Amino acid sequence: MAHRDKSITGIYERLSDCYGRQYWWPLFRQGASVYEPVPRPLHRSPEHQWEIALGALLTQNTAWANVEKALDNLAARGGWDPSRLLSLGLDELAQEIRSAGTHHQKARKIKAFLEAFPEADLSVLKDMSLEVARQSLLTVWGIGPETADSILLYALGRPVFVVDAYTRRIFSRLGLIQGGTYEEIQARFHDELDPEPLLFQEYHALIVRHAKLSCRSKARCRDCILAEICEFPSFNPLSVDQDIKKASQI
DNA sequence: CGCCAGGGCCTCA
DNA sequence: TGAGGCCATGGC
Repeated sequence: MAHRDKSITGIYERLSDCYGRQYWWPLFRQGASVYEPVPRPLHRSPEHQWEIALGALLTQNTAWANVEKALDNLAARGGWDPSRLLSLGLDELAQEIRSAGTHHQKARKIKAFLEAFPEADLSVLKDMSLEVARQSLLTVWGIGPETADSILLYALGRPVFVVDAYTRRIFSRLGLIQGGTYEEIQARFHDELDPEPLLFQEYHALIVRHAKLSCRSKARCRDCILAEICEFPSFNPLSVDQDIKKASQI
């Protein structure tokens, strides 16, 4: 009966039961992202914190595979130590992360981050309230709500729910939201879930997983594990999915 | 080919 | 304060 529970908690349980643990945030090791519980405690080392923040900036509106290429290229050229990246010119840095897309902007964002947090040291945020820490991140050029929350949740283990385009797509198709600002949607999750960082981390990762597998831009409703509670588009498990419907219109 | 990808900034009503 | 344009590479 859990798979018919159309609540935020019920949907988490369904996703979690079907997909299992996701082990986010992926760390980049030896040319590949690692989705395994390598020492991956809630409290990350400063190096991991920086890697997560860097990844969060690079992955803005970008497929993770392209971020991997950028990280791989950085690694091949001497790594992504804050000191090295700061020593590069803006255009030089942009070229090294070119494969991540919007690379001139992202180079500027990386520099802005390192100027706001010298040595990528985020420990100054540790003693701040969640709201104040979030605000100080949002002050930095290039850090918006999702990037700020990703850093807070995955690098610092703070209980903030990350809302991304996938969250909007999945939950609007389910019929649980319709529009709304970032903070409004986030509040829905904060209201219903216990503020557990590991829960928030897994939930967001599961949303990304589900959006990539089934709830794509062109929805693949055939094998969707949320089909029985979804309203997209007037969906029921026996109806054809979007691809077939489109093909039969010709 | 066109669309899309783990957004955010800037501009203009 | 909200919608729309812009950034831009790489995979499908």
